[in-house]
Amino acid sequence: MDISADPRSNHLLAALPEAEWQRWLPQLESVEMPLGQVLYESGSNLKHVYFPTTAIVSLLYVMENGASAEIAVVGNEGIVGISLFMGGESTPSRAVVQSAGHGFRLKAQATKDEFNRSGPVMHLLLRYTQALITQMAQTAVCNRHHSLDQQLCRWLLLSLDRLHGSELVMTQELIANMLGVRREGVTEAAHRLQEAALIRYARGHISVLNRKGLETRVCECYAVVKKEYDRLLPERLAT
Amino acid sequence: MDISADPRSNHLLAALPEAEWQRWLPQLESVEMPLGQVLYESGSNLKHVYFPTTAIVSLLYVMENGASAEIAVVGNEGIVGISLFMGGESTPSRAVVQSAGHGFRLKAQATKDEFNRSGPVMHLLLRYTQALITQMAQTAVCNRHHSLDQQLCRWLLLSLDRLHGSELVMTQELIANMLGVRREGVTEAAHRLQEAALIRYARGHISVLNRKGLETRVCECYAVVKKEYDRLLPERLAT
DNA sequence: TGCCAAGTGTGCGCTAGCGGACACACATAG
DNA sequence: CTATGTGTGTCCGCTAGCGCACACTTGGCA
Repeated sequence: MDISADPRSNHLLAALPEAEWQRWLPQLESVEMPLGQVLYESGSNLKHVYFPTTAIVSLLYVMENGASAEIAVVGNEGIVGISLFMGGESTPSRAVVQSAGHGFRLKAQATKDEFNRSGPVMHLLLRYTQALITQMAQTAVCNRHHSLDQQLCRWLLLSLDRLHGSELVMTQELIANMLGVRREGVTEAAHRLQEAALIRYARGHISVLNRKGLETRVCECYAVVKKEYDRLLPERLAT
Repeated sequence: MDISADPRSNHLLAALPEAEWQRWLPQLESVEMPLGQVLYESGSNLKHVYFPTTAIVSLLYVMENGASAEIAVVGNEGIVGISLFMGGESTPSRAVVQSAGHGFRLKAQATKDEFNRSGPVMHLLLRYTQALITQMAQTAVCNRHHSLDQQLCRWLLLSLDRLHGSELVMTQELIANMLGVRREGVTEAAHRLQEAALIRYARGHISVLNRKGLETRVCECYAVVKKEYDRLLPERLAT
């Protein structure tokens, strides 16, 4: 089976107990998620939550002057639209598909109903939310203290973890938008990584050649986040 | 009554429905919160959650090399220790009293029990958590894009909102730790604010003379966060 | 086949903030 | 009323990243 077409490629859906899974399956709507698609806008009320399988979604804040910064990234390990069940219905940030792929979505009301059963679904979603919080916090720290090179490594590794394979379809311009830096800065940083034979890139395609190498260059932020995701969302969830 | 000794000086406690309030009151333990006190460490399991009344608490991440950065700040509008009810029991960050004062605390198990009743308490805490998430996200954005001057204004305003009066007991050294910048940088920025007659400071005391002035200098981040807190946690909560 | 546009490379001056060093100033304890 | 330490002011050179300008490359389309 094509992994993108299997809802259980998403770790949260995969972690559902059998009863919940049976209830959800007919309500899950399969969706294509093309590059650049906006899942929700700043301040808009959410109509669905999304469970990516092969797609990757960026949560980013766009400033008044148009500059932007990524706050967190969500892939097959998570869910897009936590504000629905947290109670706010909207957030000041925007969710954009950063890497095209596939996913599933669930209607807003259904999501809230399921959450409000206060069972394993709720606890699963809250644990995921805490992991997401850690990612946001660490993004703040990283933005403060680490070099563009290190941040690029972090970003590549975060993407890699959410991807099948080692090829990213991603221009330097887009990466710059995510990181909230200049395109030229990304060009230079990427050049350095290529010289070190850690990656190879060409016109919107980045191949990671040496993942270990990236891991030696990245700042501690990546490991902190990764460890917290593993701790909060182990592969075999005691559901 | 001294506001610091009234649990209902904390907005979350004040928003509790009567039944919950009656149940909680005997369990709330009044605590002094001296400057620098560590409420919880990175990775440690929480024993209590804290509801500040006059104290202000910083959530900050301390890096391997000792440098630090504030992730969010919690005062009488909130609660310290959300990871308890989110399910993780701990976080990679540390909670430190940034401004001495008073507060109340509740035992870990009691907190979880109350949360798991899945009633108004749960929804209140989740809404607060979403507001906190917004603050973290905006901290990340601000760290990326805004000048030290603007960040100092934001920090002063955030503190002011959680304080009674316009006098902060706070050295520039401490502010630098929170913002994750050099002490000298804070000195210079503070100097500029003083020259503009917005603040006056002397040996660990900062008086805000012109709040409006700060608001004109601050970046948009402050308003975004403030607006989201007001939206998610209105004074009169429909509990 | 030639052209265009998207993607990348490079250079240049500029600024904010860093890191370190040190001088001063005031508050409190002795 | 002096000594000490904590808090603040200032100067230095240095670097990362910005903003801008523009050239080059390559894939896809006419």
